[in-house]
Amino acid sequence: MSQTQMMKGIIDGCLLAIIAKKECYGYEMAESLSEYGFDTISEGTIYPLLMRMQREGLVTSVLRNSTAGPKRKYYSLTSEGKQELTEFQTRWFQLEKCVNAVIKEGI
Amino acid sequence: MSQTQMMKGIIDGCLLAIIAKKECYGYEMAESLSEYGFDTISEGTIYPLLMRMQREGLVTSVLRNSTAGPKRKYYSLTSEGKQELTEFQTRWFQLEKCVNAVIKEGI
DNA sequence: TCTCACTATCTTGTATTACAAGGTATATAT
DNA sequence: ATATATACCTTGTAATACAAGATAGTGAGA
Repeated sequence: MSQTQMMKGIIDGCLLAIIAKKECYGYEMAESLSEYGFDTISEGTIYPLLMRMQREGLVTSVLRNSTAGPKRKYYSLTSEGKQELTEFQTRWFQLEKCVNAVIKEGI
Repeated sequence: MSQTQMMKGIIDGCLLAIIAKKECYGYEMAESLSEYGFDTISEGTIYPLLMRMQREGLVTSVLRNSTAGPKRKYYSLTSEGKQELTEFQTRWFQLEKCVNAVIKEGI
C-alpha cells in the first residue's frame, strides 16, 4: 500500500479547489500541491487530469505568455466545475468521517 | 468523479483496521463497512484485496464452520499487518491534513 | 420435497488511475 | 554556446474497484 494508491480520485478534487482560488496553470498547481504538504505529484498525473476535466466541461483554459518560459495554459472553473467541487467536498467530508470512524472507534 | 474513485487505496487500510478490532471474515467486513457509513463496497472488491494482503503477509486466515451457510474464512493481522495499519494511519492523517488545507484555506 | 432466501467465497473482464520516463520547446543567465 | 528553469504533452505500465456472474452450504416455509 502506497501513498500513491491512497491518492486515487482525490487529486482531481484538489485541483478543482486550487483552480477555484485563482486562475492557475498546471506547472503552478504541482508546486502548489507540494506547498500544501502533498508528496510531489507528477506532471504526468496532473496534465492528463486537467485535460480530462476540460473534456468533461469542468474547466476552461486560455494560453498566456510567460516572462520565464513557454506559454502557460491557465485554467478556470466552469459552473459545472464549481458544482463538481461542491460535490467533491461533500464526498470528501463523508469519506473523512467514515475512515476516522473505522480507524478510531471500536464497533 | 465518483465516490468509487475516491476510495482507491483507502479500503485496504480500513480492512486492516476492522481486522485489528477482531478476527473477521470477508462477508462480515462488507457489512461492517456499511455500518461505518461507507457506500456498499462490493465483494468483488473485498475478496481480492484480502487475498492480496494475505499474499503480502499482512494477514492470515483460518476456515471455520458457520451455522448459517458455507465455511467462513476468518482473517487476523500478522505483525507486519499491524505495522502496515500503523503506517496507513499515519498516511491517512497526513492526507487528511493536506486535503483539508487545500479545500478550506486560501493560499 | 422443493424451492426460496440468505449466507459465503471466488473469478473474469473492464474502465480508470497515477506515474515513471521521456519528448518538445521557450526564456534567462553565464 | 550551454546550462538551468520553466512549461506542456505523450506513451506504456501496474494497480485499483467493481459489475457480473459462478459456486455452494444452510434453514425456513409452502
